[in-house]
Amino acid sequence: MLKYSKQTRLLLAVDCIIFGFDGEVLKLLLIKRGFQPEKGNWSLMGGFVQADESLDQSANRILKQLTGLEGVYLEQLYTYGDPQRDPMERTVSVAYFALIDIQKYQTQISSDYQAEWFQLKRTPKLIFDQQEMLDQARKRIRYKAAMHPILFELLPTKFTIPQLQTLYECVFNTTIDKRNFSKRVLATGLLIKLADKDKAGSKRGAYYYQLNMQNYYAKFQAFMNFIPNPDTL
Amino acid sequence: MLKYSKQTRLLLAVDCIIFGFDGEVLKLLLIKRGFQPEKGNWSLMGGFVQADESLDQSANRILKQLTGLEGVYLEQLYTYGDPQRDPMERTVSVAYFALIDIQKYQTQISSDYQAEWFQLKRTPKLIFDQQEMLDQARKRIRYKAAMHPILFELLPTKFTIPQLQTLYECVFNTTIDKRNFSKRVLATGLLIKLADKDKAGSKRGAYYYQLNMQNYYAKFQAFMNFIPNPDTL
DNA sequence: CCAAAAGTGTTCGCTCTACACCCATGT
DNA sequence: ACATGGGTGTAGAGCGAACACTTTTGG
Repeated sequence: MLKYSKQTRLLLAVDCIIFGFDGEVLKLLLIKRGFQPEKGNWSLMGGFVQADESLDQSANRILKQLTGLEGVYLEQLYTYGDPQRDPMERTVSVAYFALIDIQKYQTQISSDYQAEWFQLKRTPKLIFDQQEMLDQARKRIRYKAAMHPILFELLPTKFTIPQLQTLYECVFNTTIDKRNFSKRVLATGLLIKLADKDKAGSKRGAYYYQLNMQNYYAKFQAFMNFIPNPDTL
Repeated sequence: MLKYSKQTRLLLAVDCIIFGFDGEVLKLLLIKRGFQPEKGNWSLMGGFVQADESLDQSANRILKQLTGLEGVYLEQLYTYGDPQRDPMERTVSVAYFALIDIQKYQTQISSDYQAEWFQLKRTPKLIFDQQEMLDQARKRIRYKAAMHPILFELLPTKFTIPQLQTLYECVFNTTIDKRNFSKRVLATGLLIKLADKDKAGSKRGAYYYQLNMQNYYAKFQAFMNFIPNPDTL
């Protein structure tokens, strides 16, 4: 087979920015890097793209290696290609972010990597340009969550409205009036009220809800305030 | 220097989706591909990332090669890495989209590439996965233009409100009431009314406006309808 | 019985939308 | 004089924001 001769070939990596929510604060899953350079320092989970896999496959493989999870919400964020970003050898990195239900995270698998959850407000120094990746991931999540219901990916199947509100307050670093909040989320038609309650957070207990998946997929694309009647492409 | 041995290295390309607006319709700048495979077929302008350049530098270089323009609005869109996307050899491509003032496009430079502007509604078949890139670029532009004033990048320094409205109508494929439109854009405080008029479009003539750059940069980040008082990160 | 969190409705202001007429001028 | 596109104001509806009290129950 003919090739594109004389062109530079380079290393391509995937790094995963893995977010979780424990009911109180947003968290980030980091590992201790196992090889040089920066061996032993806190890092995003990553790996090199293999010859026969797509970028999405690569990201899913890397995520599963660390967490044991499949079918997770995973979205390509941005590609970082500064020639100096890795001092060892030029490596271009495609960053993905993942939103996972922290309760599903399987500890035993991660022990290989000495992984730990960090509060987003107390993350350690990261290697290379990974702090930039993290900042951009947070921006993207806000941007997207402002119009699309992605934050449900961080919650268990059954969740309460106060939990959901805390999550939004974390992500946007603000406080929201609970009456307005519950009106709004209920008005979307995305939630189904269940019969039982979560008694962990209070004596009275808060009703559990789950997603109405039909409406969820149907409304996922609904945004566009500025322009009346656009076609959706 | 130590290296990451045993890892696959691969080709990395940048492809540019170049949009322009002629006052009537949105257009896309394509070239005739100059080498195999798919030689002679319509393609986005692209090139390989060189050993010593960042991705942004690469995209700017490629855009300048074709159009002669620098300082253009250029944004990384997405990275495409299916192992089969280029039949010759595995090539991962980082797509960028550009918004240019079509009047500034310099014909003589592009003659090397047999470039042509196509109406967005009448684009030819594109090579590889470039149709997907184009579709995604259009989506991104809508998404972003719904909240950020990026479409001004497609207009000359001096433009009229009817021109601006036509542009929005093209991008969102809809029609907008002109009274409401002009109220809205004027309310942003982004426009400065000039003394002279454009007499090309009508006998009466339409006032020229230009961007108020202070307000432009200040308001560029203003969106976020869903959440009150977020901090902007 | 008291503390702590859950749940719920109304009012007000503002923004978005719908809608129609006059203006300027080149032919 | 008329045809063409430019420019402007208002009224009504719907949405988002502010705001306080009652309920439940474990301790």
